[in-house]
Amino acid sequence: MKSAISILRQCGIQPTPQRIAVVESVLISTAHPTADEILVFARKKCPTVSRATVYNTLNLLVEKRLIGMQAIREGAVVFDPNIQKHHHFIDEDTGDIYDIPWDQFEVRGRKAFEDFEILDVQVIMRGKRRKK
Amino acid sequence: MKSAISILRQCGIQPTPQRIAVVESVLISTAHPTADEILVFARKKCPTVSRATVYNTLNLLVEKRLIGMQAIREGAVVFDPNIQKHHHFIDEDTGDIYDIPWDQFEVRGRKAFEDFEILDVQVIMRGKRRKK
DNA sequence: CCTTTTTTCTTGACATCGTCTAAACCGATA
DNA sequence: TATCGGTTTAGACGATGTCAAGAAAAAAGG
Ligand SMILES: [Mn+2]
Ligand SMILES: [Mn+2]
Ligand SMILES: [Zn+2]
Ligand SMILES: [Zn+2]
Repeated sequence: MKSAISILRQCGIQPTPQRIAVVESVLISTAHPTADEILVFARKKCPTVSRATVYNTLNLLVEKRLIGMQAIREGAVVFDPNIQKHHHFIDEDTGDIYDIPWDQFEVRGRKAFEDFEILDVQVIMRGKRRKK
Repeated sequence: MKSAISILRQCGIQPTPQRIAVVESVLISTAHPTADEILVFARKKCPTVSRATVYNTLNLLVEKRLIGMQAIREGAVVFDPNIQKHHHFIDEDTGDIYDIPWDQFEVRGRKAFEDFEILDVQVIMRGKRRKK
């Protein structure tokens, strides 16, 4: 795992304590945290970091394609440290979002899309996680 | 097209001028309106209808499965008069959402889902509408 | 070092979304 | 008219996300 500092430098973003805290918070996550969850986590490393700085940094990281942003849940966008193509399953009871590997589905278009230029595709599933 | 009054009665919802205005506004739409867009439209038929009543009525209609609710866009949930299974294309420039017929895609799972009970599936595409 | 300039950060204000509550309203009934 | 249940309304509220204006920090230059 590369360090947060080197990741930021590599993208031409100046590393600061606040940005490092945000990067570490979002990249370490294996879930799909909201901005507010990242704020709480980042404050453990850098207690003074503000809401606006968290949003600014997350938007920067999305622009540089270091993380993804998914608008697939009510209420708040979530950020996604997994930038590989993949699908999502959303637990309607808990709101938890699970990554589904890309090759778990075969998605075949039966007709060509003439009017739309598709930049991103994913399968979204909603349901309940089975109690085990 | 059945009348709004009979649709409401059939679901055991008491028809009122406000509810009729909301039902007509959302069912006539061919797009994916937000609650606020429905509010503006409903006020043309019933100028005093309030925000709360629009939300209440829309939530009732979703409960009764007369319309769908899609959380696939940033900022606000959209409501969907099309309750058949279908996919969606989202224009990243305009925010417009287009219905894609269900049989336009073949979605095949390559492995069984053991841990998840899938209640809803759809393909979500994002991109740009081609200028014609 | 000291000063100036540029970049970054924080704060607080602001707009929007969606829910909730308490009071007003309204039609039916006695 | 008085009452009663269901409905609507306005406003308050909390959460999300953006923005502008300074404060702070870093860089540049002497
Ligand atoms: Mn954004
Ligand atoms: Mn709802
Ligand atoms: Zn993901
Ligand atoms: Zn639709």
